[in-house]
Amino acid sequence: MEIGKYVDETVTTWQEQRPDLDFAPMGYMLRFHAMAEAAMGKIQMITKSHGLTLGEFDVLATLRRHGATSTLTPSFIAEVALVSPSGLTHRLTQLEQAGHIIRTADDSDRRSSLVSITKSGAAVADRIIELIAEHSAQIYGAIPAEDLQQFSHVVSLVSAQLESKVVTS
Amino acid sequence: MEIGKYVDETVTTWQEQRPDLDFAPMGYMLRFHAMAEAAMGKIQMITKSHGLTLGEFDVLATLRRHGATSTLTPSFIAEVALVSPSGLTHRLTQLEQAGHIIRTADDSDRRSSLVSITKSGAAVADRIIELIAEHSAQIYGAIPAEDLQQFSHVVSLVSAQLESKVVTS
DNA sequence: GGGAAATAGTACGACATCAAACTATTCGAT
DNA sequence: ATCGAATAGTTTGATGTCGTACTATTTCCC
Repeated sequence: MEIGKYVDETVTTWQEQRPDLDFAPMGYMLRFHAMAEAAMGKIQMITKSHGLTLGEFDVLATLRRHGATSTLTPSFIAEVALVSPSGLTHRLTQLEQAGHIIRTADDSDRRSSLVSITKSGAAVADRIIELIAEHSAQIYGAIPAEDLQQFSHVVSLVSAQLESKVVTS
Repeated sequence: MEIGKYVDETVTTWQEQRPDLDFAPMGYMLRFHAMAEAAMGKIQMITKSHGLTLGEFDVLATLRRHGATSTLTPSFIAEVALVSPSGLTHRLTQLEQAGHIIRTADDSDRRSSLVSITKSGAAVADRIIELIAEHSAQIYGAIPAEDLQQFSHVVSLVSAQLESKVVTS
């Protein structure tokens, strides 16, 4: 169970085998990743209990948060949901079969189509986002505000490093 | 590109549609996850450039860091690599075809088998782990030591919260 | 010691995702 | 105005993972 235990073991055994390398930075990365994955895992359990994959919820949420009766194009959704076009087609098909969205033709551009959220789709999205907000609040509400602020600062430093560096093989 | 941009947009649009909820904690969670994923994405590119998936490398690394000539059972590998038995079988098959491991029978328990790393497997694992260490050092090496300490502290706090909470649907 | 229960690993089916190929439509340059 | 290029979305094939079912072996209990 204990999330960080496997990371500790990984770092120490590697350090024994390769004392010429410093594995402390990798440890930071792995622990941070494990934490983030664990949090998202809980979210995934929430969506799953409502019959949706995380990706499907992401699409439904994109529609919902652009207005309770919004209609968006698949292209737009794919961009903000960071999913491939083919992946989006599958998600839309699933959501349509579940009755959460409707696909209609776009008369002004007949290559495209319009995706609109249904009443049931909006209701599910609203319920899930409430649970996610509650879950997030439970986790991060227990962290002192100044700790969180400092932490966010460090994370932004890390992300700045990430965007500036190129991997050399 | 900018990693956090989509998170900002998600949080602000949700906040407009559901002003009754507080999306700041969710924003932390999404941002942290995006950062962690971005870092692991680079690692994945490293393993991919050596012909391995991240999961396959994880198996190979488990073998390597338990000794340059170690032999482990699939059960043990599956546990520390956090992969399902069927998933491990596939990874082992791939690694065996690539010549990085060898599966031999275990005479003392004929249900089981012994997985040993080959010379080429150890060489690949060593090369990849060097790149990962280097990559991690580039990212986290730029962070002041005291910031890193605070960083670790919050990661452990959040991890503890995650382990104590149960999702209620 | 003999048979039920546990264990080790694999096979099979399902699934979410992606990349590449494909179809239909629109845009744009000449 | 027309035809090549770009765009929107779907289809197809491949991949990595998991859960379940299965086989073979070992352990444990009576």
